[in-house]
Amino acid sequence: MGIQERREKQKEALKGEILEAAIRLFTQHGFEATSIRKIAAEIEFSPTTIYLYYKDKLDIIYALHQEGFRLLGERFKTLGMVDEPFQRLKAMGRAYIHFSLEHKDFYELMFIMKDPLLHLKSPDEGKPDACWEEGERTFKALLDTIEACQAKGYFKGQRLAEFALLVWSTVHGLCTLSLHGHLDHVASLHEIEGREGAIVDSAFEQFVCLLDNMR
Amino acid sequence: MGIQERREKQKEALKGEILEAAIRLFTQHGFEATSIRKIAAEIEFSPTTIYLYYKDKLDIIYALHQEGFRLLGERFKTLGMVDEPFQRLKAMGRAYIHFSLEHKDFYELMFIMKDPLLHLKSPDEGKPDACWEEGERTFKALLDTIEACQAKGYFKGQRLAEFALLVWSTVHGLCTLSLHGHLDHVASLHEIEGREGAIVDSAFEQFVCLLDNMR
DNA sequence: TGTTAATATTAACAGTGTTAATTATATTTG
DNA sequence: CAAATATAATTAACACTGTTAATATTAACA
Repeated sequence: MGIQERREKQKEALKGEILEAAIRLFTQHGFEATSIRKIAAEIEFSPTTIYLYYKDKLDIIYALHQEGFRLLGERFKTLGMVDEPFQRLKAMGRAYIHFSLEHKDFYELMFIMKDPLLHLKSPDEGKPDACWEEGERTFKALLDTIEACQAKGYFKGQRLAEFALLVWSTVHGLCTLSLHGHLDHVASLHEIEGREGAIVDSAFEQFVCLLDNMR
Repeated sequence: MGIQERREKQKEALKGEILEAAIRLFTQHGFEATSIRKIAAEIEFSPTTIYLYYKDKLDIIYALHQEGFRLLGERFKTLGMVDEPFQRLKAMGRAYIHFSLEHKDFYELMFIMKDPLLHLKSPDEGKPDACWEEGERTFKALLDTIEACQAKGYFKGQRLAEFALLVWSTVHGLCTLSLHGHLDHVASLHEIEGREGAIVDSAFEQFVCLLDNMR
């Protein structure tokens, strides 16, 4: 059945092309520009053709969502090099923040919009876990690092998972407030020095100092 | 010119009715249900009539935004009663979190969506501050409380405004992660006890302990 | 009462996601 | 090779969205 194999490959190839076009539109012109019709125009196909390869728009959004986690994963991979756990934790935070600033739209899609998560609920209500792997892996890395920090005397007495959530919340909160301009706005009204967009960095450094004192 | 006065009152009255209808749709059926056409149907007017009272949809969204801050403001007013600053800070955090859980859609509109902030940029590029009053007042309350805490020996050595941003970031991060189901999801995978939706509370309490140790 | 100004409406445009019916293109079979 | 059959892609349409221009209705003023 070599011929069916080829057809399946072609099918997958076009599915890939659709996703690439979607990524292109998304990264270059943002979420709004990434409509089914525009994706179709990008690959010079009819809009309805998309539906032969993706169930609906949520399906595409979720694919973009995964691409975003792939990008973030790339950044986190190199952090394995940092041996000292607290140094690694700091590096993770900085990597996370810089990712949010350099890939605003992806960050929005991955951690702010609720659309992609709706996709996780719909396919099989019973198992909404399987798809969220990438995010889970990232959080696992955070957990492990914090646990290693605790082994070195940091954050003593803190319940691991909840503390990790707390750290994530803080950094995520900084990112979202920064992305939506709240940070710069508040900073401009309360004598906080530093160039535009630098507040998130200095606030993070203050957070690091705070953590550093928890020994 | 008593007649013009009456007409202006009528005009304002209808503008109010439109907003009330919008709030009704928004609180009962969420953001998606709050379309210009549905608002118009709600007050039994033509869709285009809306445009005689609100410039565009952003204008309405921003009005909802303000209503949200009015609701939050109500909750915060009672907190003035709490004299001890650290107790007040805790109460503020809890009030903020519970607001986010009880008025999910409003919270989304006020602190997550970027649409309302786009409205602030458009009217007069030079002065994007004037409209953000409500949010500013709320943040001011946080600043004052933290300052009072510092006077009592808490958070020594922390730069006030940046530390306030950090606290806001953490609580805001908790709220958003909770609203979008991340918290419950992660909790279910990492042996965190407690009923659904309780994680945000216990994580906040852990945060409070953390702050309490900063004396 | 006729004129003018304010208000509301209809019709339309340019989009969006999505589905059903139809055409074109391959692949398999007689 | 030609006919029958899957597969793939398309056109047309539906039900929405925000928004604008032109038109009709209503109220105030001379």
